[in-house]
Amino acid sequence: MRHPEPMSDQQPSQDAPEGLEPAKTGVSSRRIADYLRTAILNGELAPGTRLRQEEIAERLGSSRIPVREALRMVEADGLVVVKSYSGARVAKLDFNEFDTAYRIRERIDPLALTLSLEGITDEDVARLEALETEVEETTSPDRFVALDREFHLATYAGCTDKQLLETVTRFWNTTQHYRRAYAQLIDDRGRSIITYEHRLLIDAIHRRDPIDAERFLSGHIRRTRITLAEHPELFD
Amino acid sequence: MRHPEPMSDQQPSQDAPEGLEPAKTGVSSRRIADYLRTAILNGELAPGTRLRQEEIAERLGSSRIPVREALRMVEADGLVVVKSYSGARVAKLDFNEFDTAYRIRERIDPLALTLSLEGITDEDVARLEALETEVEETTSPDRFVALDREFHLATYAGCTDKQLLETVTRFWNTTQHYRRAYAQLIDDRGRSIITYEHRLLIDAIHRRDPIDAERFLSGHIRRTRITLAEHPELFD
DNA sequence: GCGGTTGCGATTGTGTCCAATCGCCAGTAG
DNA sequence: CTACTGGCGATTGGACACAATCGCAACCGC
Repeated sequence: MRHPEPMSDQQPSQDAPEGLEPAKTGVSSRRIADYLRTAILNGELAPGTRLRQEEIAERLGSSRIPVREALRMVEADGLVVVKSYSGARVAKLDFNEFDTAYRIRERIDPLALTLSLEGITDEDVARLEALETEVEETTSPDRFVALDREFHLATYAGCTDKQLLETVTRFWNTTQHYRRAYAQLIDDRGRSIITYEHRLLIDAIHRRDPIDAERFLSGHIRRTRITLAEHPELFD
Repeated sequence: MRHPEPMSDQQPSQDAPEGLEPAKTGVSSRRIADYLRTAILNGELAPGTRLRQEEIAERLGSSRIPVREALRMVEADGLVVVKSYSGARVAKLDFNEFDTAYRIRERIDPLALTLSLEGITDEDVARLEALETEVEETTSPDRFVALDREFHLATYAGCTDKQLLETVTRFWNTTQHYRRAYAQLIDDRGRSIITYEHRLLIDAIHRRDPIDAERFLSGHIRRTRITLAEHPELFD
């Protein structure tokens, strides 16, 4: 597994020596959907931004037909809202939706983790430790958010079920905006708490202990939900 | 809530006096997607069936463009698999995917139920009892599957979160095929067990007891998973 | 007889053009 | 001044035509 790489089933990128990042060949609609997902996730396209078909088409050098299909796909991911004859906008969860999304994550992320434990390798665990070190050392909020995401997705490296990974990723994605916003105002105390939670999680994974792993993960998600809820200014 | 009515956000059907069944006006791609979902869910389109764009377009009186968008949407629902330049087929879960889908349901359906309890009305509970009576009385396997689905979705009537309902419905939908197949060979003993489980579930809902409601629901889903797994011939 | 190859038909992917709808602003009446 | 209404520009939805790709079968050589 590599960098951000949105989600959804990206093409195996066929015979290209090694896949660059987003499948650059193959069918444009998937490529365009990947482009939109990436742009939304890293904040280039803020919630509420209007997405004009022609503008996207021109930027990616295609016609509007693949763009429309891509918008349907990203809409199904919950990242975009499309309204008939009116246009597409980058989606934004309100507070209640955010709260429920996190409660969903509290239930399914631990399942993905338990299933992952059955297939996870020592190399995967070593990578987790390396990633966590990076998470702890970075000082850039945006980089912190990206690394944190990469760390958690890496804990699921041993999970082979695509539906589950897609679902987990989906709710990770739709809540990304709030994590990024919160990362801007987190203090050292908050960072320390995350460090402890992550380290305990890694230890449970290292011991292949699904009970502790689920406990620490659901606790981590729940505490994050509660912490974010203490900042109502994020949900204007 | 009415009959099958696939899932996903159907249009409010605008100014049409009352929505017939699937939004017949508005944008064709949604209408076509609804048509495909319905046809797949009630078994008219069996898993593995090839879906030719032109054929669907002709049947629904449109061109291939809305059909293509509809296929992308239904693909995102997990009901169809699209392959570049090769075509779309009705999806079929293998055994492992089925097993994981049910384990996901064991975790998130109870959440939907707990949230539903906060908003459910006495009329909703009365409707549950009426539906359950129908479930118990029907002798047609296909009608049993449809009513069972309607019953369970009705237990979520008090849940207002769209993401959660869509996710719950998604995994209900992708596993529908196996429930229908199993319904053909269930015996009286199996039917009785389901009756007891449903009645206990209704009682917990009636008492607005989230602990018992979650317990009975997750137990019901788990037992169903185990029972279906005892019929490997369904997963050829 | 069999494996590989090549060409053709069928089907999907995409660009272009036109129709349908929406939002907004000017204009008008009260 | 405000609320309504009509029309215009911008944008999306859809049909058609053409290009790209795939699957399959016939053919060829061994």
